[in-house]
Amino acid sequence: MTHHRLNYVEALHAHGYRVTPQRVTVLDAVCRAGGHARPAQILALAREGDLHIDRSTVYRSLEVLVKAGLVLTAPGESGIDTLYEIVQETPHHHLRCTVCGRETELDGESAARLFENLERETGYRLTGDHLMLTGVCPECQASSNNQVVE
Amino acid sequence: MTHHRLNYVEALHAHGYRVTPQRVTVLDAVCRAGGHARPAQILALAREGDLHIDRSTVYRSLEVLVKAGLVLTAPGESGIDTLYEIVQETPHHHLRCTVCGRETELDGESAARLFENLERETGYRLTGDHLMLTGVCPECQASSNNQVVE
DNA sequence: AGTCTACTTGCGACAAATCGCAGTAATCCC
DNA sequence: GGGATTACTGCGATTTGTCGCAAGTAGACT
Ligand SMILES: [Mn+2]
Ligand SMILES: [Mn+2]
Ligand SMILES: [Zn+2]
Ligand SMILES: [Zn+2]
Repeated sequence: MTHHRLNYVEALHAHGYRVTPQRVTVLDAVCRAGGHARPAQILALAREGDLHIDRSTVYRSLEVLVKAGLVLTAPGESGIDTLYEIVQETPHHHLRCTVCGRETELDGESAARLFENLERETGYRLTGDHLMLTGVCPECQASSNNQVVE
Repeated sequence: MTHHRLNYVEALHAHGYRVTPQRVTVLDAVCRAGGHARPAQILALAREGDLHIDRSTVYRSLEVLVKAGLVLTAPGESGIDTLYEIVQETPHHHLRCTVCGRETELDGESAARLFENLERETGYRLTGDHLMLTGVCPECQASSNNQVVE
């Protein structure tokens, strides 16, 4: 999905933010980055569109775009860096295998049931719809069974 | 739980890491920090124990301690900073209210049941046991119902 | 179109985090 | 205990991220 398909003008205004060329540039950069992208990559892509955009502007734009619900964040592999991603048409989550690093997408539908139960138990209305779950994928489970005797 | 109750020597060795005074100092700092702590706080606490410990050593130690399973990470409120926490006796998760900022703990036991479905569906064995879920707490839902007509 | 106002940008300075490397020390094996 | 091996630390240099402020401009109103 490109950002042309989402009404970013409305989204920004709805949150009291102004629509500036820089913010559009950054939104475009996040789009073009494809999946989960690091700030460095976004900065580089943003400068393809605007040669002189400042680094602090990129960071501040990301913050605004996240608050406006146009961009999602996810923790990187190390757990210490943040990845950015353009919001999808439908919510999704991720499963990351801690052994091989492979990632699987999990559609919002199958997670929805999990959330319902959680909501019943806790009374919270859950809104965070971009989880990064970690575990061991089927393949890695199989290969570790061959090597490790438990 | 203090780190004295967890066998950090074994945990480090099991992962091929050496036990150094600096790592013990950092582990101790994470312990004494109590809940979720920022790197700056951990650095400060670490320097109470070791006046000359270097900043880079603290960061590298945290990385090692996380990999050894002795320390957990969680995304901070902004979604861009990382918080550290000593591993608990029993796994737990967090629910953060995006309105009032209040946080609730969710014990791992009740969450694990909910993950079972997901494990069945995906084949993954889910091991990541320190999620930060976001939503709106019951209190904030109630007060928003009084103010906003839907 | 022109004016006003508040939000936003770019800049410079600063702080936080990362990296390579040379010296140091934890572990292993005798 | 003593010596060899190799991971680890501290340091300096660099990169990445943050902040305050003056200049610029988006949006509102006329
Ligand atoms: Mn994603
Ligand atoms: Mn926690
Ligand atoms: Zn795997
Ligand atoms: Zn609340």
